[in-house]
Order: sequence, then structure tokens, then C-alpha cells
Amino acid sequence: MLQGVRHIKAFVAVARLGSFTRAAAEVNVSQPALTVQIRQLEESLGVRLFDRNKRQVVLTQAGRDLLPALQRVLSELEAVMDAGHDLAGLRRGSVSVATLPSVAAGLLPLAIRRFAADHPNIDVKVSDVVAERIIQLVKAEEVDFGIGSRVGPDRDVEVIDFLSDRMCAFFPVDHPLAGRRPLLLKEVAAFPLILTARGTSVRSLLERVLEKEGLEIGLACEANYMSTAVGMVRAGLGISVLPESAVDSANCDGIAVEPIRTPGLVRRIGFIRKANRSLSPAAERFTQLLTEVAGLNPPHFSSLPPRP
Amino acid sequence: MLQGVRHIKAFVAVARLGSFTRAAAEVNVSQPALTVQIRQLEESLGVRLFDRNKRQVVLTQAGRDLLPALQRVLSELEAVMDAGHDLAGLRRGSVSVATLPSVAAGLLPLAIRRFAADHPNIDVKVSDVVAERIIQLVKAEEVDFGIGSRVGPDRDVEVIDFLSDRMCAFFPVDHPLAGRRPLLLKEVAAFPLILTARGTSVRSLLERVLEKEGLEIGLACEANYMSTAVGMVRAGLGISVLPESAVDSANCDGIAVEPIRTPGLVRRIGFIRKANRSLSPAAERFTQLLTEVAGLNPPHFSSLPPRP
DNA sequence: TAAAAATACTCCATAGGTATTTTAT
DNA sequence: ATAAAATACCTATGGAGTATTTTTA
Repeated sequence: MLQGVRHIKAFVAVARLGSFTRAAAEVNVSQPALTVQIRQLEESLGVRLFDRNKRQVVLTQAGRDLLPALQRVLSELEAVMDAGHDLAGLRRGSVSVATLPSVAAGLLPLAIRRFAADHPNIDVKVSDVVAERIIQLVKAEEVDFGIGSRVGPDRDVEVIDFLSDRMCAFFPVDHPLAGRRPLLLKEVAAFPLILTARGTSVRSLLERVLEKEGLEIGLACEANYMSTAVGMVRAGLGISVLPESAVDSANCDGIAVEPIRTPGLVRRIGFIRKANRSLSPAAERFTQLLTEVAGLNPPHFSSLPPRP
Repeated sequence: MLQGVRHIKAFVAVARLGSFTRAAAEVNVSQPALTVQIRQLEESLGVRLFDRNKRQVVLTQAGRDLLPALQRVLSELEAVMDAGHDLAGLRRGSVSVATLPSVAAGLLPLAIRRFAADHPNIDVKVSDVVAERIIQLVKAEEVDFGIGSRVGPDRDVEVIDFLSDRMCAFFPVDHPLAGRRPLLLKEVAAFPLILTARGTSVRSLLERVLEKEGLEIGLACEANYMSTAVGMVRAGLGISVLPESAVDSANCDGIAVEPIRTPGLVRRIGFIRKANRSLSPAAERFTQLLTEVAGLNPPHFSSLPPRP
């Protein structure tokens, strides 16, 4: 079968210009080369495409029959090439991210605004979901990548940390803890705590450190969402230990937020991507922007140097 | 831009089979060659199409985006190739002929029947028109070729004689001419004649010979169609001089038809094609069949050896 | 360790260019 | 005589193959 797109281009050019010489100039080959290309195309199709009578080149019936289809093939191919270049040049495509609600409320909008300004034709889809769901979505390739914290060692998934989210005590401004700095976990653990549900990354992190420190806590309440926990604090039900980024997604009026200095109380947040999968050019660019934004303007995060 | 259809085939094969090695076997190249083809395609598109992690090859997002379009390009190109081969192999196409009514009624149906049996998917369009109109249609390329007699020297048209149509006297069986053989023009011209209109090829031919022979005639009637003239003969209005093929298209009951032996009284009928234009494969084949039929089974024509 | 893709390198096919011939106007 | 396509011939590019290396499961 035919092996060259240039043959089709040559054909279309000759058909349009009615001349081998001019068509040759158009497709940037010599006239003899173009003569050969047309002959080869005719041979591979099995039909003569042009009647050449010096001084005029005219399509045969077969040529007229086949021209439109070949033109379409050519323009569709060009459309595909354009699509490829557009994807590469970030003029087309989409980015989908699954992210923790706190990031979705805090850092992400900044990155999206910048990204949208540079790449108006690429839209960004955000799924704000809990850490576990992020991993699921990444594994199922329903998102390009996730932003969250490592759940456990997982061979299907690759994590690149780029943010740290300090765990803080959230308490009413008139609480006895007010003004105590530096604040340590054992001081906070002395009060009944409002915590997120077991299985959330925040709760796991906290329990790990409590165990390491040999501390016991009293549980005042459990909530599924951080904003709920904050609401409980605001209502005076107790105090809570939550990541600093919670201030982005919850109403913290009348609440003091104080980092807990006990080592290990930092939630590491990173890009989560399916192992051995490349990101689309658009997603790649978006992650760059995210790290930039995290470095320049961390609302309630600290940026981490990228791991080597 | 991309120069090879094989690149697209390679891409589609790898996408389908999920393996360079197997795809290479499918498209009959070595694995390294296929690796190169994919790399070149990726370079010309500007995007990575596959993530290769030993033991599995997976489409990237861009690859998934572009695959359907490239598959379509490929299948359309294959459709064009098939169309070309079908045209060449006489499994597709059409033939349009403009022909004299006498040929349309006599020889042509035989050729069409044979042709249709061999090539059921090619239809034959017949325009039965007068000689002058045949030339018009051929010049305007509204038909593939014509069957008729040369009208005059014409640079745009090429004629290949393949039949001769003898001029005959048409007279009632009880007419004084009955039984006179060999019949000469001067004998016929002694009677008032029913002729076709001035400008028809038959009339021109006859007048040329009359002049050469120095004969005068008496005109009994003029008719536009040969069948009309025959009808007039049958009604006893006179006798007529018409080509032998007229018996195919007119009711000749009670009419004797006798060739006139005077030299020159032969209408040469040929293929009329636009100069410097090739015939479509189907039309080519049809003309072959016509000459064959003319040779084997000339109803009222004589076949001529093809001119060199 | 095995299996698959990537690399390195060589060679041949072929595409394209230059020069020339042919052909039709 | 001219202009355009076809032909002849040559060169160089690059495509494909073999052998090998790399990589990861």
C-alpha cells in the first residue's frame, strides 16, 4: 500500500494548479521528483489520475472521483497534526485534579487563575475529595494527578511532596491555651479533643504522634469534615487539632489557630500520580505552576524543596 | 510534517496490541524499526503517545485523544485505495455513451448486456442523440465517449472508425425497384425521394455522393427521424435512402431494403472521444466489448479493422 | 533472570536532484 | 521555438535490519 503523505499532497497540488511544474514548486520538490510521486500514486491506486498533454494537465474521471476523498484525508490528517501541536503547546487539552478540600480552597484557586490566564482554552477540573478517594481516582486514571498526602506505601502510585501543612490547635480565643507559645502536643492533649474521623489522614497522623509521645487523649467529638470540627470549636464544644490549611475552608471567627511544635506534626502534601505514567503537557505545566504558587504565596502552607 | 502512512499504521497497531514487539510483527517490520517510527510520529506531533514501562505499553492522554482521529484517517485512506482498485478492476464506476439512435437500438444493447453480466456494479448510461449532439456531449465531457460519424475535422475530438453502415434504398416490396440487383444510386435517384433533414450526417453523405456522380434528385418529403422516413415509405409516399441500421429502429414491415452499390455510400461510424483524454477503465473495456460485438454479431453493420 | 524496549551501527533502497530528452503547441 | 513533462542517471538520505544494551518486573 501507499506509504507517503507527500504523494497525496502532490496529487492535490497538481489537481489544483493544473501543472506539474507549479505544483512541484508548491510542495518544494523538483519537477521530476513530483512526476515520480504522481506516477507512484497512480500505480498504487491502479488508475491514471491525470491526462498529461503538454501544455495542460487534466484530471481523469478517476482523478475527479478520488480527489475529494484524498483532500479530506489530507485535511483530517492536518487537523490531527494541529491537535497534537496544540496539546503540546498548551492551546488545547484539559487538566483534572483530585485534591484535598483544604488545598482546593486555598492554594489551588491561585494556580488555576494563573493557569487560566496563560491557557484560556484548557479547562481545569477539580475534584475536592478526601485523601483516600484521591488515591482511588488517580489509580483509576480518572484524574491526571492528585494532591494529597501519602496514605501508605503503594506500588501503583508515586508521590512527590511539595507542601507541608502544620498541625495546629484550634481553640476559642478565650480558651486557657490562648497565648501559650510555643505550644506542644501534650499541652493540647490535656483537653478533650474534637477530631476528624478515624481513617482520615489527619487523624492517622495525629494518632501516630500521640503514640510516639506516649500521650492519651480524651475525645470530645468526631467530625467527618474539618469545617464541621471548626464549627464545633466555634460553638465551644472543645478544641481541635487540624492542619493549618483548615482556615482556608472553614469559618474561624473567634478561633485562635496555633501551630503545635511537637516534631512530626506536619502533614506532608504532595503530587500523587500513577506510577510509570507521564503527565499530559497541560497537567505538567499545571503542577509547575502549583509548586511556583506554593513557593511564592503559601497562604497557609509551607513549600518544600522538590525531592531529587 | 509527517511523511509516512506507515507511522500511523504503526501507532494504531501498538495502541491495539499494547506491545511494540507484537505490533512490529503485525506491520512486518523489526521491533527497532517500529520503535523509531513511533518516536518519529511523537516528534512530528510534538506529544508523547505512549508510556513505555517495560512489560506494558500504555497510551498517554494525548495518545487516547489522537487515536480515533488517526484511525479514521487510516480507514478513509484505505477506502480511497479500495475505490481506486475498484475503478481499475471494473468493480465500480460508470460508463456514459452518446450514440446514434440506430446504434443505440441495434449494436449497443448487445454490448450492454455482456458488459452488465461481467460488471454488475457499473452502470451504463446511454444518450441516443443525433450526430451533431454526440460531438457536443463529447466535447463538454458529459459522456465518456460517443458513437457516431465524423462531422468535420475537429481538433478537440478524435475519431476511431469501427463500423460501416451501408446506405440502402428503402421501398415498398411491390415497388418497381424490387429485385433490381445490384442496385445503383442513379437508379434510385430516378424516383422522388424521402430524405432526412439537411444537416444530418446521412443527408450530407448522400448529397456528397450525388454531386460526385452528377445526379439530380426529386424530393418527395423530408423527415427529422429515420423512423419517420421509414413510416412514410411504408405509407407509400415514396422511397428513401437510409443507412442499413435504420431497420433496427423502425418498423420495416412490407418494406424492402436493398444496399446501393455506388461507391462512397457508406456511413463510417466510430468512437468519438475528446482528444488527449484517456478513457476510464470501465469505458475502455466497454469500447473493447463494442468492437468485439461488432465483429462477432453485426446486426446490420459491418465491422472495420481498427485504424493503426 | 527474563522479556521487552531502546541504542548502536551498518547497509541498502529509494527519494530527490541535475541534466537531458521528448513532445506538443 | 518554446515550454512542460518524462527519462536517465547519480547521489545522499534515511529507513530497516542485526546485534547489543538497558531496564524492570
